[in-house]
Amino acid sequence: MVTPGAAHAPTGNIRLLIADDQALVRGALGALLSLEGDLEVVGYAGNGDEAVTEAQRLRPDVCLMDVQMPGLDGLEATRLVVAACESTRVLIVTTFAKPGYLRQALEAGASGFVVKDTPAEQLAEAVRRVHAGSRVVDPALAEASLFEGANPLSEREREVLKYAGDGLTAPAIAAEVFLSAGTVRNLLSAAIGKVGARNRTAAARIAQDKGWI
Amino acid sequence: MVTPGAAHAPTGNIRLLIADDQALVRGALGALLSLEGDLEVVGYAGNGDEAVTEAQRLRPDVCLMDVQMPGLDGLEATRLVVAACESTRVLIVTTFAKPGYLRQALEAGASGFVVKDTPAEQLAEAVRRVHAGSRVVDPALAEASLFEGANPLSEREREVLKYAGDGLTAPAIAAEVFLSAGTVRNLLSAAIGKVGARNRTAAARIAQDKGWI
DNA sequence: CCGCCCGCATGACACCTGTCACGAATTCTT
DNA sequence: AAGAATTCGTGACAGGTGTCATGCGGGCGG
Repeated sequence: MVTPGAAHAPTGNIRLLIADDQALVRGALGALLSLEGDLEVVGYAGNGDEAVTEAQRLRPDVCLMDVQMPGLDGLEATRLVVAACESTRVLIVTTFAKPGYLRQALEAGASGFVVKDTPAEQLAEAVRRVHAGSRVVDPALAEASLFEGANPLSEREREVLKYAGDGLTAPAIAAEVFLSAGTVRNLLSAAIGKVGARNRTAAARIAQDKGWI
Repeated sequence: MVTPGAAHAPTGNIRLLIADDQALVRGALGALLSLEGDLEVVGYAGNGDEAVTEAQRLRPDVCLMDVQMPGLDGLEATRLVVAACESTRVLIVTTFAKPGYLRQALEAGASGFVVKDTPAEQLAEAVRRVHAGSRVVDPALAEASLFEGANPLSEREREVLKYAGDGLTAPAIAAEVFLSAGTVRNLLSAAIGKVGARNRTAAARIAQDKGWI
C-alpha cells in the first residue's frame, strides 16, 4: 500500500518528465506513454530552463528531452539535469538525426538518443532500457557520429557561420561579434575549408545538417 | 449494435487518418486522440502519397495532415484528398506557423490549420469543429497570411532561390534548371528585390520562413 | 626569459555576385 | 493580325567574397 505523502511512492512505476517546446507533441507523447502500465508522466516542460527546474523539483526517473528548444537548448539542459539529479537519466527525443547532436548528447551525459522517425511502440521500450541503465542509441547513427560527429569548427567559426547562414555580410557579422570584417572573412574561409564547402552558404547548411551549428 | 463487416459502421465516431512523416509523432497523436471517446483513428500515413491512397481507401471523416513530408508534400496531398474524397475534411497539423503555408493550405481546400505549439487538449476540439463544418484557423496567423501569405515569387524564382539557399553557385544552379548562368543571376536578383533582402542567402531564409519556398 | 602557438588584423588579388540596360523569341490579349 | 507582356540571354560595371601572405600581441610551456 502506498504511504500517503511519500516523496517517491514505491509503486514501481517509472516516473517521467517530458521536455519539448511544442505543446501538441509534448501532450501527445504524454498520452502515448501513459498507456503503458508501468510508466507515469509526472511533469512537462516547454523549454530547457523549465526542464532543469522541473527535473530538480520532481526527480523523475527518466527525462525525455528534445534538442532544439528556445533559450537553453536540450543539450545544455541535459548537462545541467545530469549534474543536478543523480537519479535522473536523460533520453534525447529529437527530430533530426544529426551526428553532431548525438555526440554532444552523449558528452552531455544523455543515456539514450531516439529520433522521431522511430516507431511509437519502441519509445516505451527505450524508456525502460534507459531506466534499467542501458544505453539506447541507433547503431547506424552511432557509427555516423564517430566519423562526422566531431565538430571541426572553433567557437568563433561556429559563431560567424551561423550569421552567414542567415545571409549577413561580413561587415554586418563583424558588428555583431565585435571583430573586423577581415577577421570575419578569414574565419569564414577557414570554416568553409574545414566543412569542405564551396562557399559560406553551403558551409552553413552542411554544418547545420551535421549538428555542428 | 455494430453490424460486423459494415464498410462504415454507424457508431457515430469521427473516423481519423493521421499523416505525418515522423512515426513517433504519428503514433503519439494517435494515442492522444484515441483517448477521446468519440474519435477513432482508422489509419496512418507516413508521406503524402500514402495519405492520398489511404484516404481513398478508408474514407475518413477527418484527415490530420503534416505539411513537410518527403515526396508529395502535405499541401499537394491535401488538394488531392479533397478532390478525391468529398466527405473527408483536412486539418493541417504542422510545426511551422508560416503565413505562406496557411494560404496555400486554404487554397488547397484544407478546413483547418493547427500548429504544433497548440495545447494538446485543443486538438480533439479542433478535429470536432472541422468535422462539424467549421473553419479552424488561428486568427493571428490568418491576419499574417493576408499580408504575407501571398507568394511574390514566380515559379522560376522559387526554383533558383531554393538552390541558392543550399549554397549552389549561379553556374551550378544553371546546370540544374537548364538556364544560362546570367538568367539565373537575373532571377535571383529579382527574387532578392521582391523579398527585400540584401543577398540570395538572406532571401532564401526569409522566403523559407514565410513559407514561399 | 625565450620561443612557439593562437587569435586577431590588414592588405592584395582573382573571382563571384548583384544590378542594370538592352535585345530576341515566345506567349497572351485585344 | 498586331501589340503588349513575359521569359530568357548577354554584356558591362561596381561591390562583395574567398584565399593567401604577413604582422602584432598575448598566453603558455620549456
